[in-house]
Amino acid sequence: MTRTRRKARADAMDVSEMALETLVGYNLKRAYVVLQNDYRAVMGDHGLSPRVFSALTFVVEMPNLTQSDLARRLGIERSGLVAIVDELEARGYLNRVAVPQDRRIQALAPTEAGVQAYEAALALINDHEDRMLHMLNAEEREQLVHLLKKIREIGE
Amino acid sequence: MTRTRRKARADAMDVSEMALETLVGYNLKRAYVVLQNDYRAVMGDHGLSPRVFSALTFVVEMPNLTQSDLARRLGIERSGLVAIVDELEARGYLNRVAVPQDRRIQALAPTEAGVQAYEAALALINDHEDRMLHMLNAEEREQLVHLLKKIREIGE
DNA sequence: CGATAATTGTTAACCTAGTAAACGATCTAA
DNA sequence: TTAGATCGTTTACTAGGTTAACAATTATCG
Repeated sequence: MTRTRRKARADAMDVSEMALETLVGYNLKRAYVVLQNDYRAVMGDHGLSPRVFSALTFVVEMPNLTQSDLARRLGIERSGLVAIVDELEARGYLNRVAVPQDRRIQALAPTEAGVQAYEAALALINDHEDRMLHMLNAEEREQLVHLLKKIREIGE
Repeated sequence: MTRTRRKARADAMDVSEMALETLVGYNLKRAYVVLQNDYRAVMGDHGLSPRVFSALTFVVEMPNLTQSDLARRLGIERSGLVAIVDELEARGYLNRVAVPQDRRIQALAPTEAGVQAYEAALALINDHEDRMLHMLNAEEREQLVHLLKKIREIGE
């Protein structure tokens, strides 16, 4: 049993002493929101959203994935991926190409514009993270990513 | 400039080498989703959602906050808090009490049921985190929370 | 004092990012 | 060949927010 710290007296507790502040989930959410707000500001109104960028990454780095594959890798449902692929296709960053061996699937092939957009976005995002995370040295940043990956692994 | 690693050859790259995997934002989101899914499973359909629980924490630990205060502390808009407070009031966990000195505001006072629900939920959540984060030792978990708090601080 | 500005809680309309269920088309296995 | 699984898709829904406007009230300042 982790401590459930009794209420001090009648009134106001110090924020830093609240059990809430020691919860990983709460801190994870709050930290994510901070990063995401800056992301939106940096990428602008017509920039790639985080989920569209990560989809584009897979399409560029692992060409010819199917949508089902991609959805699995992103950890979302097939149905939810449709809109993301629609957007990437509308932007001209990929093509759904027919696969003769299996007429159910369509391979996701990046276009040259897609590759360029990916590289440009990645540069912006790296800058954004470098700027936002300046208070973490290289070792801390690596440690943070390492710990987060460990949590991700639970979800297979 | 952080490395933008050139595409290897024509085809599939190893997942662990993708720049995406080194991004804090991406790992933050994925780790959050893993934790949140278990949270929902543990708390069940009629349990307190994360945001309602954190609101209840403040109401219990710092009685008589106003809604504006609470919204600021949670990092959300006043308008978004209304539904949360409505739910806590409907559950009988708090009362909106009139403040004679300022008739615009209503102080948020926890009920006895609210305090008990808070403590019960906290116990469940602590169990959930202990179980989910068993692969992190005490030091790693503390380090993780510490790093996340540093990121939170950027957003003032 | 009185006018103007700011704050509070609230509603309404909207947005993003997902899920679950069903579907026809297609492929696989018994 | 038939039964079952898989693929991409649509539709309806949910959670968790935002922005803009509003009446009521309080604060500020000439």
